[in-house]
Amino acid sequence: MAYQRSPLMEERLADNRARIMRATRQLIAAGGFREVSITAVARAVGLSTGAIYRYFPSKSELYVQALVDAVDHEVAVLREIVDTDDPATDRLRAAIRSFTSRALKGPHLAYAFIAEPIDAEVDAGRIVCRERFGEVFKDVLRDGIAAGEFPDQSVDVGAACLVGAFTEALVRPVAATEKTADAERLVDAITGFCFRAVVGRT
Amino acid sequence: MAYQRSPLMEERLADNRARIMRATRQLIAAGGFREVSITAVARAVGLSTGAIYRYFPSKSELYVQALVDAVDHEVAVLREIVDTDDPATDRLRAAIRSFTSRALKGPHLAYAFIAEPIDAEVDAGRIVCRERFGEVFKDVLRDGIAAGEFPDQSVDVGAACLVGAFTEALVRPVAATEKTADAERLVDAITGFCFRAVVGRT
DNA sequence: TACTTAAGTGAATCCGGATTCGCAAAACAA
DNA sequence: TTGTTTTGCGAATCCGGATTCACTTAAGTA
Repeated sequence: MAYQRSPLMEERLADNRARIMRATRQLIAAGGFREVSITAVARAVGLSTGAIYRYFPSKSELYVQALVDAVDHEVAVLREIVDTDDPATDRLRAAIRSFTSRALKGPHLAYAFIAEPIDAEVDAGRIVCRERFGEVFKDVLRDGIAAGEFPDQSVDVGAACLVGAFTEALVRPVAATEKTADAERLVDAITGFCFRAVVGRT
Repeated sequence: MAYQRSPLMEERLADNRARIMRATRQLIAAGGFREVSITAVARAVGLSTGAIYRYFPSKSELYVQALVDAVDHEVAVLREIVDTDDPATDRLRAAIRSFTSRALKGPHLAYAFIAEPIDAEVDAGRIVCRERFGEVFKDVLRDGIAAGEFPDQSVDVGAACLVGAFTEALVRPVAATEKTADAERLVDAITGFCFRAVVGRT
């Protein structure tokens, strides 16, 4: 009879896969895509380089997977905030705040996922992901404009500017030294900036 | 007697150097740092790969030089606008407008120079350059806050957000198809966004 | 237990592109 | 013109890291 994986084996494989993903994320967080060599991932997981290729066909694919996974999660978090009946103004503020403070906890990771260019394949995956973030903000913008809470403005450009402002302001301090105490203030400042930009008042 | 370059030779060398720089910029504009292989530069200039190394010790160095040169120029343009006695509000709007519309003419170039990460050496050079852009905007922000034209806000974060918003909003459309007609509208939208963010009103 | 298929290994291979280096040509000094 | 130094050449080399593959080990089947 044909070979068939036992549930136990099945589980072990799934576990390995998950561990590979986790290691990838951690390596990215430690120093961006540059740190993610298949060898490094393999070492971190305790497998051989060859084994990694049993789980992912290429490095790019592995990276895109990690990207999609992480973004899925982040978008879900944002959706939670955005898809309510509160005034758009409140939702916007909360969404910005959430996004920035979360990103600030893993700036390298955020940067790598949002901005760091690697190759065509990964870039393609990333464009999709960026747009998914953008969509969330676009929704709020549309609502706010429709409700007369925000001045009329380009929803597309607004969303892009928001994401851009986040990332730059978040990534920049990576180079400099920053203390945790400053983090809160940074989030405040970014939120303020973006809020004013959209709402047109303080 | 020791060898000494004739003025003619001197000129030819300087010219070669300049042409190498120009070719580098053009290649970056065509497709980012990825396009800049020493071989490609050499071919574009009509020299051999080896000859390039007579002018620049390494690829990174070449890139940093191109970066610094271009930024020098852009900062000068901005300074022209910013260092006047007009109200900060006007200067800010003009600076944003200038920056974005200029960048829009070479989005790949702008992106590569401002954001595309390559290696540690280049990154270091870029951080300096980003900050030089930031400084220009910080000056306006400070002036405006001091004059009571802008609400109180973090000058550092504001500058970072501005640059971030620019780049994201400018770079994003690179992927999509864009017509020249849209460019003007894009600049308007970005300017509006950033202006509201800083000034706190439409 | 004996056999078949999948999972895991890691050294060898491949690949793209930067960098080097021995040599040729051109520019300068005498 | 001869000797010296610099500039230019470009094939050969070097390098880092992805990918492969012949082989070993473990799991599943009968």
